[in-house]
Amino acid sequence: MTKSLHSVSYASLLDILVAARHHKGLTQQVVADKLRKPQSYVAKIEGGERRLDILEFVALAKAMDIDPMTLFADVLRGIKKET
Amino acid sequence: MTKSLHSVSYASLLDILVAARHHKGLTQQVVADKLRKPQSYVAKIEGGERRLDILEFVALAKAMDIDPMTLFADVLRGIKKET
DNA sequence: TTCGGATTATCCCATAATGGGATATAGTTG
DNA sequence: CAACTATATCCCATTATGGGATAATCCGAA
Repeated sequence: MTKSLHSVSYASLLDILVAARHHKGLTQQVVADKLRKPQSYVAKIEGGERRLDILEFVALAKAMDIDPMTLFADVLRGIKKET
Repeated sequence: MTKSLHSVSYASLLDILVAARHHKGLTQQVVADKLRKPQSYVAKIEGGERRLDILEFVALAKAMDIDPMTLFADVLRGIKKET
């Protein structure tokens, strides 16, 4: 684990993303396929190895069959709790 | 204008960010100051020269005194219209 | 129109982030 | 342990970013 997150909030964001995927019972591979990206793409995002921009966030939510707005709300709640 | 946007949706996102700032009557410098970043940081974001991750998006919204959720909703509407 | 200040866009380029196939690890199940 | 399945890492050529300096635009006043 050589990787360090950008911030506490960022860690919270990642936790939420992973939890959401697990909640849906999806694997990184399945999500990656929907996004037409390699599994390492999802792994890196969830591991804080790669950042997500807004549109990618929306795409990721959709790939997980989650409403972007709902996921964003979760993220906001998460980062408020931390920090 | 050597720069090309990543996608149509991205252009829409940028339009929304700029419009929001103008609506609030703020300059890039003022927003940048609140974020403790140079003016070029904001200029690059708005020019599609630099991408915004989720947390930066939230920070930017707050710097413009806009509710992140509201701004995100605007973005979602914007990218649906396009594409 | 022209001038000058305010605002925004570009330059430069060393440094850091990313893409993605291959491979190593960790986790599960029998 | 064996055999899978799922996730994390490697590697490293490409591409993106940081930010001070400077150029280019905008815009209202005279």
